[in-house]
Amino acid sequence: MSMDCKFESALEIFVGKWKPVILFQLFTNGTMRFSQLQKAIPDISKKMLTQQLRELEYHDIVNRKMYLQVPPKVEYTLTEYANNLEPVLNAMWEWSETHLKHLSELYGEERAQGDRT
Amino acid sequence: MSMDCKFESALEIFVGKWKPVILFQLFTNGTMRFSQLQKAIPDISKKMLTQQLRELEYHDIVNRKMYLQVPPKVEYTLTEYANNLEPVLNAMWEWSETHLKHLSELYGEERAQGDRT
DNA sequence: ATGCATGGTCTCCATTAGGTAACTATGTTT
DNA sequence: AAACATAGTTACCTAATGGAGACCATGCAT
Repeated sequence: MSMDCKFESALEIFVGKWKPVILFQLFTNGTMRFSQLQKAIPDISKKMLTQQLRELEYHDIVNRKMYLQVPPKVEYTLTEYANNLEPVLNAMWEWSETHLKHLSELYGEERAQGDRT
Repeated sequence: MSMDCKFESALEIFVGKWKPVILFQLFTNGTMRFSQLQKAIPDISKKMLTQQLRELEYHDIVNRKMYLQVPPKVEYTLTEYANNLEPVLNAMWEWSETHLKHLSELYGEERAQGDRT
């Protein structure tokens, strides 16, 4: 196993199209229900959300708490181990801010403002 | 464009299977030739390496310098703009160290030592 | 009786990712 | 004359990703 491979396999756990976004939501909002995550991340499908959450759960990044009631209620929280990811998520967030600024410098302010948050 | 979408599209630029590994190499070694990158990342195919480098170049993360000689010589360097990614790469690296420790705690030392670097 | 709400699962399908191997150019070495 | 070296490109094929939409359970409100 090369150094790169170690690096790579450690990254596998949270990189990908959706995992950083899900983690960012949980870091920001704390405990969230499935439907809250869906609303917060409108473009993700149920299937993907479930799948990504299961993988994060498997890797001890998120915690799943089911309440036995009808209609069902499930809450997701970050585990203690997930705290190790905070610096990465923060750095990613900073990067995305910087990058957006970079883009608006390149393509002009009006366009950047046109993209509402 | 939602906040998540901004975040996501900023991430696009450097997440993926290979980009963090390539960037890590360039941060560590400075200027590298194509063949050096290939040797440093043995599992990547020429096609992928070329493709990822082109994308990074397109996004102003790496710089490509061709020397007109035979056999050809091409050098890749990080751009100034790429410095903004350093904190992310560092945080990722820290995370991967932490994660490896986590794994060896879970599965025992002898196994972790068996995986040579 | 009907419909709604939640947190899913399942199947089908299209797109994308990514690997292999052959091919290119051409000056230098054997 | 043939082979080597570098930095690719191209065609082809398979595997993985990921979206849409139907379906499920069931207690409560209408």
